[in-house]
Amino acid sequence: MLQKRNFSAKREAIYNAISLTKVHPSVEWIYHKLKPEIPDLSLGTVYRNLNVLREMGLVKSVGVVDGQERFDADMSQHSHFICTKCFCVIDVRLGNDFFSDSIYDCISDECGVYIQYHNLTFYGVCGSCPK
Amino acid sequence: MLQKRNFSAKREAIYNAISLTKVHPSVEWIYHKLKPEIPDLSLGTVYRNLNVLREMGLVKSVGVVDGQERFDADMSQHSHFICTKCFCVIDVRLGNDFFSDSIYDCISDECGVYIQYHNLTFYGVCGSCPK
DNA sequence: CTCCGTGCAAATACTTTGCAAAGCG
DNA sequence: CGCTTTGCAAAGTATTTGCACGGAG
Repeated sequence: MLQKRNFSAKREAIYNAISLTKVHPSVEWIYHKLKPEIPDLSLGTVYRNLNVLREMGLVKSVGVVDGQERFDADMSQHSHFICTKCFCVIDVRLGNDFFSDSIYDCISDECGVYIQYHNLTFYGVCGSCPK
Repeated sequence: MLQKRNFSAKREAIYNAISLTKVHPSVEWIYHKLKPEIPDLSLGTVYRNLNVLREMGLVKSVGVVDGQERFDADMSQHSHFICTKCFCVIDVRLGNDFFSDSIYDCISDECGVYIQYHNLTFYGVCGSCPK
C-alpha cells in the first residue's frame, strides 16, 4: 500500500511535505526537502503534482512571495501574514463572520460581479526580524 | 517643460498611462499603449520606471494576474476584484472602517508581528463573462 | 562635465512542456 | 495492455541587468 487516495508515491510525498509544515513552502523548498529521501525526484514532478493537487482542491496558493509561489494544504478559511524582510508566511485567523455572505452579496450587487472567493494578506515585519 | 515632478518624458508618459486608465495595466499593456506615440520606447524602460514609481510610492502592484504583474496609480485605500475568466481588475471600495486599527493591533498582538499594510482581493466572474 | 535615463541585447528566474521510459492495475 | 506518472532537457514567459550612448543642466 504505497499509495493513499490513489496518489502515486511521489504525489503523496509532496502532499505530505506541504501538510506537515507550517512554512507554506515553495516548489524549491519541497524539492530540496524531499530530494534526500527520494533521490530520483525531479523539479518538474514537483511542479506538475502541485498543479494536480491544486486542481483536486487539496492545496492552494498563498501567492507569489519574493518571486516564488507558496503553497498551503490547510484549505480552511484563513488569511496570511507575510514578512517583507524574511518572507516567512504565518496563518492569521479572523472571526469566521468577518467576511459574511452579506459582504459578498453587497459587493456583487454594487460591482455587477459574481464573487467566488477572496484572499486577504497582511504585510509587515515578523517577530524574528529587526524592525 | 517636457517634465513634471522631475520626471523624464518617458516616466511621465508611463505614469500617465497608468493613471488615466481603469484597467490596472500590465507592463505589456503600457508598452503597447505607448509604443505608437513613443516609437523608441523599450520594454526595459517600462519595467525600470515602474519600479522607480513604485519606490516613489506613486504606483502600487495589484498582484500577479494570469502571469503578469498589474499596476495601480490610485494609492487610496481600496480592494480589488479579479475576474478569473478575462482577468479584468475592478476597484472595490469597502467602508474605510472595515479594517480598523484595532484589527491590525489585534492581529499584531496575537501573532507577534508588526503589520504595515494589507491586500484584500476578491475573485470570481465579472459581469461581462459568462458564468 | 556629470548625472540620470535609455535602447538594446543578454542574462536570470521561475515554470511548463515534449517525449520516451517506467509503473501500476 | 492502456492509462498515469516521471526524469530529463528544452522551451517558454516574465523580468532584470550590463553597457555604452545621449540629452539636460
